[in-house]
Amino acid sequence: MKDEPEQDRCSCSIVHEGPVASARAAEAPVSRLLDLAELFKVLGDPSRLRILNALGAAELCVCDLSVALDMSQSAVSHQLAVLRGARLVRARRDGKSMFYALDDDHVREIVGIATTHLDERKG
Amino acid sequence: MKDEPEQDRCSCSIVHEGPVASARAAEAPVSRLLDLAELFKVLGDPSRLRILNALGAAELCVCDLSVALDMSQSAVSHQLAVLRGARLVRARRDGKSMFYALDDDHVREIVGIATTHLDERKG
DNA sequence: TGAACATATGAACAAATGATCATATGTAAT
DNA sequence: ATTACATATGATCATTTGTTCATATGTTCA
Repeated sequence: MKDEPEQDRCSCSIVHEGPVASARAAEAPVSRLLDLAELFKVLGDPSRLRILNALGAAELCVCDLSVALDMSQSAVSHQLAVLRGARLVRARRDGKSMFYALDDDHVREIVGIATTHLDERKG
Repeated sequence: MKDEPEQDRCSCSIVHEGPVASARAAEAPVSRLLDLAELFKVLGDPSRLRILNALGAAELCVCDLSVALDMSQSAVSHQLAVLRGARLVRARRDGKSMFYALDDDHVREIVGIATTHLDERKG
């Protein structure tokens, strides 16, 4: 993602003007792509996926997650902050504990489809 | 994702045994999580999303993409290699050109749901 | 108020990542 | 074969990322 003048990016002659025009027309807004990439980036980490997976089964506090996933409290907390930033989980305080839960069902859907993709592609 | 003995990961007493047990039971296989994370990681980059988006509109060769997205040929090629590795795009040679296309429709679905998520969460 | 517990956060550091540059591979036409 | 074009790939480097350690914030109870 650099911002340079549009020229000699490629030494070739544009072989297929139609498709290129289509591609340009279909170009999504930059802000939208950045948001999407950010969301996927958040999903693109095993530790965070484990947390999401665990929260898919039950609402859990930081300590629970730490124990269940065998991660340090600090690591869990840091990752929960990231997940919270992406609106993937929501927090609720109850006394000294902070309970986390999936914020909506989109996560399940996305993970479900991604899993299907993996199943079909690999084995 | 560290591999350490399961002990004193957290100084707290396990407040909620039931949920923790559920979480443990629901724990997905590590290999599966790694694959999933890898897939999302690939989707978690604006340049690659732009490429996928463009390919969603039409089959394009490297040069087309380079021009349409104003990226260097090298950058496009590198990212296409990553996308190919994740089985998200497929390549077809025609003469000197290599044509790329989305490998299946899961990408569209995933991006669609993610977009919905963004729409509902942000504005 | 003070002690103990639960969570959050900042600094630091190793590892991973994405772009660029230079160059190699592959294809077609002369 | 040689030249030109299209794409792939290796090396390098600045940036980002995830974990750990240390410490701060917040809550409950004595």
